[in-house]
Amino acid sequence: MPRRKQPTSHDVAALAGVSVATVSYVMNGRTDRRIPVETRDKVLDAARRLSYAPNRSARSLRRRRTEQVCLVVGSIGVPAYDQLARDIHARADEAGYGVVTIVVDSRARAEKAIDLLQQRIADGAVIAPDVGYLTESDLTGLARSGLPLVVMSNTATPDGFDVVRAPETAACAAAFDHLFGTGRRRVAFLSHLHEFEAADTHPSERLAAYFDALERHGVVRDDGIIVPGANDRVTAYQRVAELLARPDRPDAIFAASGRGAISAIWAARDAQLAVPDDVAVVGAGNLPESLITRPTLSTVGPSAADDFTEVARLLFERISAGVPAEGRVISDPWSFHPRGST
Amino acid sequence: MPRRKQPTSHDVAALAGVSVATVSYVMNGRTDRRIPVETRDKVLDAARRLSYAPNRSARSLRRRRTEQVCLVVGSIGVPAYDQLARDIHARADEAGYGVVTIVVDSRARAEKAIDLLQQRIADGAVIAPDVGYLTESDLTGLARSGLPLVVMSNTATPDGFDVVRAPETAACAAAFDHLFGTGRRRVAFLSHLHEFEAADTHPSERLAAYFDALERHGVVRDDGIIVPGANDRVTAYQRVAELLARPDRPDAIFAASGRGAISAIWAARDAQLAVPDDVAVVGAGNLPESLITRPTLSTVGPSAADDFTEVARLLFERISAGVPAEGRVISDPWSFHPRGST
DNA sequence: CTGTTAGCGCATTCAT
DNA sequence: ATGAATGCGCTAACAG
Repeated sequence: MPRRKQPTSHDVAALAGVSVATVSYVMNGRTDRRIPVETRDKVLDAARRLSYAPNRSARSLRRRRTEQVCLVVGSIGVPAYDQLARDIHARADEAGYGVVTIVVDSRARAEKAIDLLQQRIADGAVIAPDVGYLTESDLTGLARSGLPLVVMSNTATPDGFDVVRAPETAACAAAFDHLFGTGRRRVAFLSHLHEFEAADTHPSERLAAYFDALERHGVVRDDGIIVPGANDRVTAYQRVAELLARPDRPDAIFAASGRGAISAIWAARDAQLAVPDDVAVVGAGNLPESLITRPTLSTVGPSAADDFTEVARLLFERISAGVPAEGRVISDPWSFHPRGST
Repeated sequence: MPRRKQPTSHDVAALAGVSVATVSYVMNGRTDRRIPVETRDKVLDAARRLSYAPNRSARSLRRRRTEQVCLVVGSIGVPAYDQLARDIHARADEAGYGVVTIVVDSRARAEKAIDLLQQRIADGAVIAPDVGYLTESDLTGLARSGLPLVVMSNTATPDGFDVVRAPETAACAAAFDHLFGTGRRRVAFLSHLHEFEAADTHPSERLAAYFDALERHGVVRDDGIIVPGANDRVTAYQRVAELLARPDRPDAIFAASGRGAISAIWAARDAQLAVPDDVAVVGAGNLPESLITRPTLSTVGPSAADDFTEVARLLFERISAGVPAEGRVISDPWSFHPRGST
């Protein structure tokens, strides 16, 4: 495939009448090498005329770094991931780094992702999906190979990589206690799909807190009101509408996502049910929208608005440190934010 | 910075007692080279024991391709971009390609993006942001340098790259005609921020259609009801709430985004206004949510649900073609979908 | 069937 | 102040 040949530093050197070394020095604007303005201009001019751009692969090979970071997420279109992506992009931009995104939503893709990281597609990575596709040994393996890594997980133990936690259990427990404590008896759980499928084998933190609370309050579990649908707004709306249309409709709904909870509020209102009088709603996460719904949405979530600048900072710190620091762990526990919907 | 040295093909070759060439052939599973199972296993075993992974930069340099594609978007968290990203990721996955995302929301970042593409950070790119940061000459420049390119734009002319269009004007005109035709007189325009700022210099297609319709129906433009806020749900809600609280409140709202329109419906309902009787709402785009609001949301948008698989297909076709085909243009004009909110 | 070798394009010594 | 030479790690001709 005869793609038009890109100009190389040789071409520039030839056109400028200097050596490739000089071209390299000029292009990298190195100050430790005194280069007369005249030569510099000759080079820059030649580069411009050829519209020369140094080849990234060659540079990476030589410099032994790619100047890219990798962001591994579980899916596209999740508000929290979006914020993470924004914060990583911002930090990467400052550092002159690019961001390559990998979506891991199956074991196969997880293996592919690990392989790519092993191949040093990036100088460091943030691993966000907290579903089981990436095992702890995958992570330690990567870290041992010298890749700077920041992992967002409530279960992983730092081992050559940093861990950022957001423990949910206490906040969820508080939310459920509040619901049961104020007399709710049929609390439905609107779950993510993967969460639903693994409900009995590896229950998520939220789901485990739910089961715990049921026991604590002597309420018998009814699998009929544990429904998947939190992944997207439309499905959530439909599932909740169905739940609320039943004769034995729930008197409260805990949604595993903020989007799900907001859909639940609409569904309730559209069904002429009062929130929270007829049905209470709690959502997990920290959507700004929580404050503009009627009533405002009670949530379990981080203490402040989503902010992953710290994650980005840790990553770039590790990258520039060069020498793998001890694994650190930072933790920002969730809390229960009671608002209008409970 | 003494990062642990990664094993190279030499190390594997040494351990397996073969040459680097054999290692390369085995690792790439090439069938044109008949390799006895025994040697193959020796190599694979050695590779596994060293946890060897071929270095990506070296391979890219040698093969003259990165096996990455670049997705350039205008921001993060826009539903249509999300769908685009999903479709590109899916196609890339099949082809064993990675996806690197670049966010271009300023001229500076646009220049950075062009530079990176010039440096052959990827084997091809999809350019999505239809705001002016990337000029047509930027694009032709890139294309001329041999980079396979698919551009989503209603204005760019294909010139070494493919163009995917989604003309909006007719659909918007139809929507406005419907509004004015059914007696609306104060039609507010909830715009994106950049759209608002460039309203008089480079009005967006939607805004231009709005101005046109005003003239056509003999309605005088009132800048007081052209407000930014379509970018996010919360701002949209607040702006619309403000609009509706005014004594001279609008009797219709055209939102430049689906999210904005949905917030508008809430805001209206929360203000005890009937949609569409007191205020009609139209949104631009194709959110699935349009069907679950009460009333359902009238929209201008693509004929079917967002689907960018065609964009992905064009890109990979161009990449594997090798030889730059004539620029093609495909077009999927928007239409007006009247539903409950008008 | 397998090894030797010559680059890919660049950054960096070491000479000059 | 500049150039020649070396090699980053890999793949693909070409030999054997």
